[in-house]
Amino acid sequence: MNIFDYYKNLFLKIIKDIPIDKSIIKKITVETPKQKIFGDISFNAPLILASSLKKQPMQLANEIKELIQAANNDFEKIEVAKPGFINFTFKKEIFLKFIKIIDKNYGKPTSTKSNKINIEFVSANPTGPLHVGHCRGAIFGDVLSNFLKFYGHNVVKEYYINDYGNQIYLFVKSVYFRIIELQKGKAFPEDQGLYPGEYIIDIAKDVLKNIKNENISSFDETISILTPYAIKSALDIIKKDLDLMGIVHDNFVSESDIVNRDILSEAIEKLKNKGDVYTGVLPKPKGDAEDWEPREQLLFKSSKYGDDVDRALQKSDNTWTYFANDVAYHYDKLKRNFDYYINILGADHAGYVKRLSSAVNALNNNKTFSIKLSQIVKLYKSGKPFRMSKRAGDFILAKDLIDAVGKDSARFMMVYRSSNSQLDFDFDLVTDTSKDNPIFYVQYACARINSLFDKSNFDIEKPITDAKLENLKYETEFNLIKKIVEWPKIVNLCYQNLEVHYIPYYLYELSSEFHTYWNAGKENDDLKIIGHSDKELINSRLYLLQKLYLVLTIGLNILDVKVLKKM
RNA sequence: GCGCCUGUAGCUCAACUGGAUAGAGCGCCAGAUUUCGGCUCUGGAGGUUCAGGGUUCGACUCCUUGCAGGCGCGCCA
Repeated sequence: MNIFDYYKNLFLKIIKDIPIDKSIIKKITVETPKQKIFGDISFNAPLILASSLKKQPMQLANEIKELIQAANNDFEKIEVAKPGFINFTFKKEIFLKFIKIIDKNYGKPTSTKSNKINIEFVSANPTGPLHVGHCRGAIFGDVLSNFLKFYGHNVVKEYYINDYGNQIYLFVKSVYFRIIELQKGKAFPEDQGLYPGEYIIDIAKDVLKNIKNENISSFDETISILTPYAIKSALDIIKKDLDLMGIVHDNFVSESDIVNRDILSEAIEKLKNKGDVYTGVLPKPKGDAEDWEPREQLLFKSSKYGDDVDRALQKSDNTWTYFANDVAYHYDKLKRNFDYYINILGADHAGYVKRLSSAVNALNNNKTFSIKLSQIVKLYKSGKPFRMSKRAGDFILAKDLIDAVGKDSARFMMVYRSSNSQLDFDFDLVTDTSKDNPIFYVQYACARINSLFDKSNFDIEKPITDAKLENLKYETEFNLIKKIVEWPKIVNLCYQNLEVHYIPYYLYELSSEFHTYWNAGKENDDLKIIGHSDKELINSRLYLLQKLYLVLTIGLNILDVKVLKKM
């Protein structure tokens, strides 16, 4: 149960005689007021309804207040506040009831139907290890998937392997020359635009081990033998990197497989039938375009769907572009019939968003496709931009990051900010054991709660059933309860925005309320949670903390960050 | 040149999608403080939300014109 929805529905029922236009009904909300002095919940209906009823918001608020006051008995105080809010303060015994309903599904909506959701993320080229730039999108995608599962949906995490085309050709060529270097000592060519990273040597060794007896002669003769092994080797490295972050995809889709199955001709056919494909000449691009000449080629009319210009499907030599294969891939994805599609792209692919969503819109009219961009991460150590590794050119490897700070810290921090703001990632901070480190602060709260249970010989896993909640009466206790009650609201926020940074934020705030509660015992012996002999009071307080612990656990599980029992 | 993202306290970021006095953490200032679990606690000061214009009862949020930063921009992937 979500108390905000519960009271919204209750209030709407009470004021059912007031005519409400259906289009504005969802703008009416029950919220936590911004400030504590405004009470526990507030209702904005007078503000929303005033104009259509041609009444003053304050006057309407007073009328609605009277109606609710007459019909409901849950509140100690109901007040109208300028510009037209109605603020409610619960009777304490009502508030305490909200705590009782908390279980492992707390916050999960009960009415939502379960949808099949496809979420594509990472999809890094299988040409080498993941670097830090991939981490954020990877973790964001994984946490968002966990969240959507918690919300009640059926989620498939998908990875699109770009194992086709020129980049792969260059990659395999690089592996080939590393093999030649290993076998014959011939220096690796620096001038052919090949992959210079030393990890290619590891891949070369791995490939050699697997193909064993194959005779490595010229590149043209061995390319078809080397390619699958080289891709597999690179993909294994990527999967290991993902595993370090705690990420496992459900489905890997290969571009060359899409090509082999000739999905493209079916997709093009469909676009042709809609009149979205034509042969034409693209306008000259702005900026640097020295060697550009006008050419006739097959184009997709993406401008019809909001893109700036139409996009090429075929190159001048009649082979397909990368984009064309991506159209085919998405066509295949759409045919697999999910209710909802999410793509997570790195910020450097922002320019690709319009043409991709144009293609999806052309292939499928219902609007169930969202693209999320994950912004870049800047690494810092001791306040300075930080480089960790000279391997792989300038890239800092994902593995190095996880090795340095641990999976939990990386996961927590990577989703601590909204996905479309840039993020500063400070190595010192995330490994710090002080309250300045939010991960530590949240996990410390879990450990402290466990310790209180151990000291009192209670099992934290075993629900306390006989607590007398009316023993809870201090402000610090109620502040904690209020924060716990906000959780379903956080869940809604995440869902509406497809963002998850609200969760670590909330967990931090929740932990902060707990630490404040705990610290209050230093000043006032009555507030020591267990440091006294009143068994019944200890029972009540541990009951509250057990519920708190459950909420912390739900949140940390969505982040896939460990709940620490001891530190 | 064009497109997308961003611009909020000294710094890093929130702000429930149009609501109340724009909130946290760090930093700064002032006090308190040896153990329920040590890696502190309580309070305070900090703002013309980049600038101008518009929409309305009401704007950080929407529209518009600029400015600044980031990313991207041909048949690469």
